[in-house]
Amino acid sequence: MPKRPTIIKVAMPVPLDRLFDYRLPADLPIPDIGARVSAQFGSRRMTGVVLALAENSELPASKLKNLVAVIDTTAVLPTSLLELLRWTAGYYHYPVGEVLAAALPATLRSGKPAEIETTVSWRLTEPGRGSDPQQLKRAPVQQQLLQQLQESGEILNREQLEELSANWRNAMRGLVDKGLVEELRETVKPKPAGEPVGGPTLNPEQAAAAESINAANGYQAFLLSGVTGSGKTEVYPAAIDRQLAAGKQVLMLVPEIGLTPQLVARLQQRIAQPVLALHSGLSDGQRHNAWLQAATGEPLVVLGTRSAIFTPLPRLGLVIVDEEHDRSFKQQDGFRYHARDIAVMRASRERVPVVLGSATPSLESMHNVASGNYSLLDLTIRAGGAQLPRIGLIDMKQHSVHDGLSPPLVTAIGERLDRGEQSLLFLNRRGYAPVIMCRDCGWIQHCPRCDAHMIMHRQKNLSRCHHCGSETPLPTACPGCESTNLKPVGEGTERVEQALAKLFPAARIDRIDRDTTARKGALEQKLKAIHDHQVDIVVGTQMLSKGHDFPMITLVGVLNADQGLYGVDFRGPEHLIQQVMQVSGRAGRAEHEGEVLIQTWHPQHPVFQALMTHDYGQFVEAALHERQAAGFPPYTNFVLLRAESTAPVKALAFLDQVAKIGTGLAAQYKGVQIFDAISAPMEKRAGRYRAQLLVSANGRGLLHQLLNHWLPRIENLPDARKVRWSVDVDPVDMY
DNA sequence: AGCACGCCGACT
DNA sequence: GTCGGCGTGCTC
Repeated sequence: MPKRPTIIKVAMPVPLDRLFDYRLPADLPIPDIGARVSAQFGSRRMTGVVLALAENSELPASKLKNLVAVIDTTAVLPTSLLELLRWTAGYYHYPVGEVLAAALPATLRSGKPAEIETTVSWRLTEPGRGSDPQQLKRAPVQQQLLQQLQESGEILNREQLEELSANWRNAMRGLVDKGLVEELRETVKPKPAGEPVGGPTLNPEQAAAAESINAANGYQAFLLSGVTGSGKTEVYPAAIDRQLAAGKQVLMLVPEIGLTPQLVARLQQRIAQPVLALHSGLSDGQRHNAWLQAATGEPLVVLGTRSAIFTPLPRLGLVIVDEEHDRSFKQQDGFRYHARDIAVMRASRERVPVVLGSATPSLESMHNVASGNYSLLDLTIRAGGAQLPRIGLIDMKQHSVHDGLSPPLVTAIGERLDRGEQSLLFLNRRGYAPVIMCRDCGWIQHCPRCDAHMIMHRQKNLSRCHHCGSETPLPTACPGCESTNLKPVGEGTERVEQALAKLFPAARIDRIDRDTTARKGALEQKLKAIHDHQVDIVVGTQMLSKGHDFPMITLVGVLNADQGLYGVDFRGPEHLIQQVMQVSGRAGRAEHEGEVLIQTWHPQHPVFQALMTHDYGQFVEAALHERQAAGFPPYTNFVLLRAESTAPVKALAFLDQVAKIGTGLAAQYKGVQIFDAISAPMEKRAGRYRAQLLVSANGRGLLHQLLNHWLPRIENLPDARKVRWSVDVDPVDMY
């Protein structure tokens, strides 16, 4: 008989990339790998995850503590998921304990039992519905509860009752005994009632795409691409159904803003099994239950944003990442993982197909197609016979422009109004004006905490920094020369909205950006208004470009198309073309032909030439060539080391030391290049001075080996505790 | 990251 | 005389 393991190696939720040994006292059961344990860690008690069992420890017995408790009888993290998480921790060079903590719902992180919580609520019965509360005069609490139930839609849960009366429990029992109320116990999300609704019949292309996915045997990666309106999303239910019918589970990731209730409802309509939506709006309890329900292995779909990639799915059959080019799949702080990349790795490890969908795929994915790693499923037919919109460029050099609107664009909007059609204006800049300037001395209002201008918000009557959120009242006089001749320069959505109101006084104009949709449900409400043609002209930021179709919009105007084109980020052109194509896709579905007018100072730029001909492939080919020539991803692999400090130069000086150590090590790693540490493009942000150090490599293997030697040396630098620093593997932006 | 321990300034 | 500032060291 094997000896009872006495040492348990535990990953703790602390930023220390090692395991901690604990003794297993005789009165505790032997935990599974992947089970949670409770342990004293320093002066605190914490919940950790068991990663290994051993018979002895390297540490002297005096340092070992006993485990306090074994929380789970079986692993909360299935083996395959646990292994994926360990791989992820290694790949992103982030401490395992923190990676595991990030994967667990808050309830399990804090040590709650891994059991689905039944939520109890109370509902009126048929007699209860017709009963007159006055009959319960002698039991005032019962009377009150009955009345509340009748008024508030016949059903109340524990929290609602708690608010009504401290003494509701006894009274409720009374009502149940009288047969007026019944207790409901909801455990898991039930299968939807009613038969799933069939979608439109797939066209031959869509059917062939679904067939290819369904024919995959084991791991295979697909890039499902096709112009907006080609019905990419019709392919998913067909592939999902096949998996569910075989008793498998499906994981579908969507961008953060894309997870609207409508999307969930639409998918649920088509599918006979539960669709669990995982998004930031869930309560801890809802997340807890959904996570555990997925872990049971029953056939269902998990539909979620970035973090849903870590949902346990023991019977995973298919992974889908919709809008795979979207940058919200990359976490931008702390544990900087890329959910799309992990999705591909997860599918590969679990030997299931993965589908990446996008009308404007990332260059990384296009490169994977070219190199044979992904199979391309290309949809070329626009559903319903709709035409692609006409694209026109407006050369800003040829026109005098007022409030950001060129005469040809104004004319085009006027034509739409005359015909009773809608226009959409895309401007990726909130507020009234991005600059507030003194006309007499040239002073510009800067953010005190960032290297940035303050943005004028006229409606709220204040200036705001879009990088750190600091606010001041709108300046009335120049602090330098005391002139009151202050002028807003440039335009944001607010100014354009106002200018349109002047130009078209009779038009119904609405604005969609973070300022006008902060209230919960406001975005949905506005989108519905557009859909119902309550609005003639919409002005908005990129919020508009995601996932909503407006058949009555026949004109899309792109106002400041050049933004980011010649910027510091080498992905600028890629993001620009994706954004313009996505927003163009909103125009002219079905019977109405659409037109897109792009205002630019650089009409000859290849991005616009590709847009004119709807030739994304042409752009990709040219852009990939450029990336290759420049030694940029996807032909090389980037890691960005970042640092920030409250005092100027400290972060940069720290990264200089880091670079020195790295350069010494890198001699042994061929093809790894360490650049000089530089100040970040916007050095000061929210009061912190930031610097960065770029590392590029021809292969991942050597790069990770280097980091494995390098990072511990960085941690040991005395200054490592005086600055904030982090590692960003495969950074998506460089500032 | 927390949290404790530790050694120097303005207060009941 | 103490409360508390944040430097530095550790967590099985």
